[in-house]
Amino acid sequence: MKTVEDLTERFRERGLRVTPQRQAIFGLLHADASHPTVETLHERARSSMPTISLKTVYQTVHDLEAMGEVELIHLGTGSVRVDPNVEHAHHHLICTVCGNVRDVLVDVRDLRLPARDRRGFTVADVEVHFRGVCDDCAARQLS
Amino acid sequence: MKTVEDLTERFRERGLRVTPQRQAIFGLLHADASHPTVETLHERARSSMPTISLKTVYQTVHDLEAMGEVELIHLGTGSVRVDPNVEHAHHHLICTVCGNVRDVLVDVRDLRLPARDRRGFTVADVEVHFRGVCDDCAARQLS
DNA sequence: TTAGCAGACGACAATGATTGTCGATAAACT
DNA sequence: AGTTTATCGACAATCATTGTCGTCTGCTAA
Repeated sequence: MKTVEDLTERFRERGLRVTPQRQAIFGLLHADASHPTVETLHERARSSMPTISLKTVYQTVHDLEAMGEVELIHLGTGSVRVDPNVEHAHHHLICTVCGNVRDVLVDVRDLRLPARDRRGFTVADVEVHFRGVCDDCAARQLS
Repeated sequence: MKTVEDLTERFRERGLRVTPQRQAIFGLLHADASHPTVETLHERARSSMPTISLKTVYQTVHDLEAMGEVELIHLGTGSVRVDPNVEHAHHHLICTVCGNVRDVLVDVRDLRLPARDRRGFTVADVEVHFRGVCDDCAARQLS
């Protein structure tokens, strides 16, 4: 993910205003590998900026998505997660218990649909979800 | 998907009651390849049974899932979809415009995570989503 | 066949995630 | 510094889904 300064620049180019709220969110996302939910981002932002509203976080995250600076991913964990890693193609490993997400590197070049399966469709993207249980949750489930 | 009779049998075995509502849902799901949402199932069920409630459809669908007779899939289209095809391993091709879903056959045997990526995790399942636009939506978007 | 009960039914309200509205505010340009 | 106009945050609304609860009914045992 780009730095706070780069994103500030890109927002200005687009005619979007740069506010302390937005810069706080830029900072939180920079080099974050935790795939936070919007709610989680909001909580983190509030520790340094207690009045920031959830709406503002949603809005900024959607602006970032429109600019291609983050991806919003639906992993079946209830809420959308923000993935700041758009520079490197990757896929996801999801804990079906706690919802935590890890980036994984998988080569999907061999993963193409036979012609009969893609007839009538223009395929744009392939997304691979590995599902399982993380060790923490596995340990917790024994008790 | 099993027949209405088979599912009736399996529900009884489990100590679950078989009601006309449930049998109507069994019938709708049998050999359905449309991956309906729960809402859509409810609408279809109402044409033959006008008083059936949405809650009942949700409940029956969850019971079927618990028995492994259907899969509830989250494809980022807003609501859960019911997939009655659990007999044959398959993956999904999703239209990002209208949300329609098609089953596709892809061999994912080669798709394994390197040890470093699955450390600390017990991987149970792999799910592949192909995303694109169906011809109908592509034509509609030109207008 | 009937009685009794666990479980299902449907109406309604509640939840959680997300988005719309809108007056006040403040960033950016002049 | 003033003007413009997008953003902020409070609040209400929406959508998908689930909880509550009183009533009803399939199922089983007598």
